[in-house]
Amino acid sequence: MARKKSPNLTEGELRLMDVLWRKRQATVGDVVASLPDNPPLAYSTVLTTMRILETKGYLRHTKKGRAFVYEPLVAQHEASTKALRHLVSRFFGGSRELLVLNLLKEETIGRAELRRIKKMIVDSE
Amino acid sequence: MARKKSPNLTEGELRLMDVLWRKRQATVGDVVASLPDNPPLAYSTVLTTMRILETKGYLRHTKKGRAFVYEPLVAQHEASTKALRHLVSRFFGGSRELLVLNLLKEETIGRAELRRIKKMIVDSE
DNA sequence: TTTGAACTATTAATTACTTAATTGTTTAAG
DNA sequence: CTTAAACAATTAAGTAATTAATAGTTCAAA
Repeated sequence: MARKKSPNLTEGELRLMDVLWRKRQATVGDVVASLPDNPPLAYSTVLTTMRILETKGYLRHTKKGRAFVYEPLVAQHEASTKALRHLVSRFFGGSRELLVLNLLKEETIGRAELRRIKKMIVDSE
Repeated sequence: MARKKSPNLTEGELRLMDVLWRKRQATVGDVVASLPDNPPLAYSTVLTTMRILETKGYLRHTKKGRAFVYEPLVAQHEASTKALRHLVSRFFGGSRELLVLNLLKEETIGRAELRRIKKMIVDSE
């Protein structure tokens, strides 16, 4: 037996999706040009990963002229929500409360931000 | 070039850490016995993963009798905090507020839970 | 019409991750 | 003292993830 392909976004895939979400649509060349040069990624590297993203259902492409134009099939907020749900279930036993508690206890959180978050929650609905 | 070993917990590793955190310390056999039988994991499978967890710094072992007793070097809350921080930075642009906003918008969140979260916040000051 | 830039397709190399069979060792029971 | 259970060590196999070189195609400019 061996491992299963993860339905979630891997680190490398996420880097590319960030570009696609920002630009709405892009060719492989566009993505390569938009990525940070640190380290630079080869065209073929990006192409391979875009293919994978397509098989995972995150992208689709249409031919425009000679180039393939890719666009997201999954919105950023969907991916974030999915990742968040996974984290809640896997690290916080499914309890959003425990997660919020952890967040509020963060020592790197400033007073102002803490106040804003609390207000946001209290004001909700 | 190839991929780097992730410093974070993978899915398989996390399943084992859950057992170790719960039992405080355990031999490989203990872990095997504590895992859900669905699907069952072979002794050697668990051993291999425990070794990896040790190289990643999540576990250490000491010899007790003929068996190796493993214990966590990283507490559960540390791992959770780390995973949460990673999620915030990677999916929410570093904004904890955006994450909380996403949580509050979850349609699956019940009134009771929301009330508890609010209470938790009010009580935390 | 050649040709080079911009693409896509193919192939591959390397490590991580997951699972496990098999082999060797130790110890307690009988 | 034998032996079976419990354990560790070794070896391996298969897919995922990440990276990229190289080969083939297409199109527009010269």
